[in-house]
Amino acid sequence: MISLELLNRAAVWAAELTEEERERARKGIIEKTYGKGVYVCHQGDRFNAWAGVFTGLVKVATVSDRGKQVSLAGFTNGAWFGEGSLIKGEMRRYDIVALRDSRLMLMDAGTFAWLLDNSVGFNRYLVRQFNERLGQFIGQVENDRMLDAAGRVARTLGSLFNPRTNPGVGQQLAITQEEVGLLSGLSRQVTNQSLKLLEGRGKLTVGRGGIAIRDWRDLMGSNA
DNA sequence: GCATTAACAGCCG
DNA sequence: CGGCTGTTAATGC
Repeated sequence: MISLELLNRAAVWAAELTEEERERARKGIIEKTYGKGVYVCHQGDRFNAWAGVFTGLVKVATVSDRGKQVSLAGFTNGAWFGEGSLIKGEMRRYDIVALRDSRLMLMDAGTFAWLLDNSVGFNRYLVRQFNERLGQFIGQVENDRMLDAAGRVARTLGSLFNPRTNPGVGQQLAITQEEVGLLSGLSRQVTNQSLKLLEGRGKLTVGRGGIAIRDWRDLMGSNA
């Protein structure tokens, strides 16, 4: 169980719930800290929780058939994820790894199901979330087929800095260039070159172990 | 051409 | 020292 104050800070959707629903939600959530590099859950686990990032950065990843690391998505401050497996009652299809020290909120499956059945506000939030994700998914396909390396890196960062899916993200994020590469589907070297290029265009600033952006929409290209 | 892997030196905490 | 970064060389589609 977490405090009402923490719930309000960690979950934008809390504001859309009734007082009773909020109370129910906070009782069904625990806070857990994960160190850098620690697995939150492994592929094939029955991880019975809906998760929110309070602070930190986690990625959804898997290993290709030839043993290569592939990162699929990153989540940072304010992002809630994992409803897919929860709704379908499936085992986790991917690994979830903390890329740096992260404080997560874990809502148990029973509470999630209750909110889904009883809270209009909660459902509104989920629909918006699905809609946003679908847009990003379609953008990813375009990403793979049409964009050059710098475009892909820009898109990847645009998604990471998207305040609609990561409401607590700021203008700066602690992430290594190697991880940006893994998320972009590019090697570290090309990622480095692309970041320099984007920096030259004034779209972002690269620092050691972190990247600062000016406007996430600017990174997403035409359809944000 | 453009991206990948390998390798290495420099830098910073 | 160990992890991250910036660069270059060799190789591949």
